[in-house]
Amino acid sequence: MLAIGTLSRKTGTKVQTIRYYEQIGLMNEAGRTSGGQRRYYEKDLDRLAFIRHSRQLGFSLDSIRELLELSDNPAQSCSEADSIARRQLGQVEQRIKRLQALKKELKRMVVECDGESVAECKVLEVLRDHSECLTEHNEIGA
Amino acid sequence: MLAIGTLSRKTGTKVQTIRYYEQIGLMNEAGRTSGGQRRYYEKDLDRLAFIRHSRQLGFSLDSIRELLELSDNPAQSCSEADSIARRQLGQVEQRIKRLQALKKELKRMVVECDGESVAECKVLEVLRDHSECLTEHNEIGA
DNA sequence: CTTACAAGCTACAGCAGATAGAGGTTCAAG
DNA sequence: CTTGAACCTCTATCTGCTGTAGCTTGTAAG
Repeated sequence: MLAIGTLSRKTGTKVQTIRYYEQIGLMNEAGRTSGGQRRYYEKDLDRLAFIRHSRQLGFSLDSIRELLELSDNPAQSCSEADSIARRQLGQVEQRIKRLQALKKELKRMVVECDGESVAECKVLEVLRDHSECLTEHNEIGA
Repeated sequence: MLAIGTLSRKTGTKVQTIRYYEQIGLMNEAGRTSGGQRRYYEKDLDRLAFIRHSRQLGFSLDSIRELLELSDNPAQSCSEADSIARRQLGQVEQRIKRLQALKKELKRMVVECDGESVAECKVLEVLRDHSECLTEHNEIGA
């Protein structure tokens, strides 16, 4: 039986995060000692590792929920898992594209700025006037 | 004098978001009609456009706050604006790198999966066992 | 057996950056 | 004057955690 701190160390997950995963139903409710402390089996450790690894690959908690469900029912076709992964891949590719457009624009801003006073600062000028942009970048953030 | 909906339409910003920007002090408090509705000048429209454009380029609201302050004081050297932009550029480049590692891993997962039952699903297998990964991807999410 | 203290517990607040809804008021055109 | 779109405030919600306060439990040493 493993204490929550052991799971934390072995998976690099904060203790609070593990409790949070339990709270939102991603981790099963752990058994308790007579004093009320959580105790885990190896399979719980595996499940947590699965979750963490999926997070590292950028899957949302909702997607992970689906993937875990699939993983729990080994008889099914894996086409659904495949499509979740493909969707994720598509999103990642989209984000890369957008970030590359941003990178280009930022680079141009920075390169063209010569350290003069703010009044002629290219960085601020570009920010003021979208029409100076060469690439499209309409989505906010990433 | 412009109503909030006009600013909204002209900048592609939700009305609530404009009010939110006012609330957090990014937009100045707008003047009001006798009935209490916000009315804006052209300069407010410019400021909002600046904010939106900066957001599209991935700047945080905090960075935008700094940039706006610099923009409001045209006599200063622009080296600070430049360094904010460079920092942002660095972050974007980092994210691109990480996303490309994720993309590679996801692609491998998806390609190697042949649509058999979940029991042999490559996608799920990789998620279960991090050691199968070829690239490093320790940061969560993006 | 006692004591020390690390590690556990619950409950709640807060982060970014908005977005949505309820329930009510104002503006402007016809 | 009436209609109804647009405005108002206030509060809650989202994602994915993280941090804090204040208390209890488990365990190893003395």
